[in-house]
Amino acid sequence: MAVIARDGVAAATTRAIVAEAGMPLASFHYAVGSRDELLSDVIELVVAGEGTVTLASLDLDAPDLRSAVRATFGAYLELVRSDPAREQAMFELTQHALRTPALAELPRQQYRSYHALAAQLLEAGARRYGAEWSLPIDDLARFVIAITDGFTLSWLADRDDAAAERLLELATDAVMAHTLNGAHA
Amino acid sequence: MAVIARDGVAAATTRAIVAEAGMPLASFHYAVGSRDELLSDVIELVVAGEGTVTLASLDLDAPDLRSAVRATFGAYLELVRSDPAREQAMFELTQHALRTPALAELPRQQYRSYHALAAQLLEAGARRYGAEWSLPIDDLARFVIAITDGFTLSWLADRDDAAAERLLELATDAVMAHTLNGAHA
DNA sequence: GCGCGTCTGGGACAGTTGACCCACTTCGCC
DNA sequence: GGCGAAGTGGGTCAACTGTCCCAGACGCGC
Repeated sequence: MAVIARDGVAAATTRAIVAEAGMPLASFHYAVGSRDELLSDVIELVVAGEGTVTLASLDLDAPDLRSAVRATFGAYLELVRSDPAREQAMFELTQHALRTPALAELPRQQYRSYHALAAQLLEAGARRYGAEWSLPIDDLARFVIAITDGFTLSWLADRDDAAAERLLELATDAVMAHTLNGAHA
Repeated sequence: MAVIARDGVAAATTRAIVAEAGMPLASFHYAVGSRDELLSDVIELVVAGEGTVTLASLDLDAPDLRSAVRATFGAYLELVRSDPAREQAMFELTQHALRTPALAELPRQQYRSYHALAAQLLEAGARRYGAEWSLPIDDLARFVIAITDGFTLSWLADRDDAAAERLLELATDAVMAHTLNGAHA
């Protein structure tokens, strides 16, 4: 993952990987069957990791639901900003998997996992603030993930911090538009 | 572009490209200086093309602004669905450019172009239906592009048509939330 | 101390890649 | 008809890649 984040998936050759890990080249095929097999494992591992990191960012001490939503979006942007290469690597891994027949099933699972994570966050938020979502949680979760991917991509492309912050406000509003009877002062 | 869409950026070797074009390998370096130079040209060309295609999809015969917005989102999704490989190629090209120092400036221009295009569409829509956007057009344009990228990515990953359609409704609502005194029946 | 499974070191292999070269053909224009 | 630029063909080159191989070192349980 260190190699992929630093130099991209294309540069993650067997030699580059073992150099990073400080192990002999022979150990590579001793440990894993092939390069594709390793990439597959990396995706699985890294998707799972993404989940725990983002879950931990849920701020249930915020004064209201809107602040909590906004803070969670903000935490994610901060994550991207603090390690852009890593986030770009995630996109690259997804694209690579889509292109590789043996890995073609992984992106589906990856996004299922993302959507489940978003749904979990939304539910926890609603429960904490006594609010309710006015549409199926899965639809709203997909919306959240789409927006998150979207602002990540645009920030990666132009690194416009101020625009990204304004975008986060819009995203928060868009999500909050689907609350019922919430205590969202 | 044909090669990139079919097999990905990584497979777009000089030999694959000349084979697709039916020209001798020597012609490659005769026509362009290097592979990176060609990729740079491809990105520029393709970004410009994206613009004209999407502009043409603007439906000003819709009964109201909401329908027009919805139809434009729908047309884009249809574009993605009709040629997923092409759209994936766009993402791959962006990622590749971000990784290649010589091309690092391109994604910024690419997204500037996208944002300008969205702003143009939004303005045309508002003018046509006598509505007004309640926030800076550039912010809303960035929001539109982010959502567009987002639903494209999620559809590419899981190919869930029904979920994508529902997502489009949410996206449309989110945009329409920022209209003033519009004739949006 | 011995044996054996675990891991390492160095090397090798065939295949692919971007780039380059140079003699040759083709073709429009004078 | 001939001339010069534009383009072609075939070949070569060094670099790099994934994968495999095998002799040996290491360490741990008996």
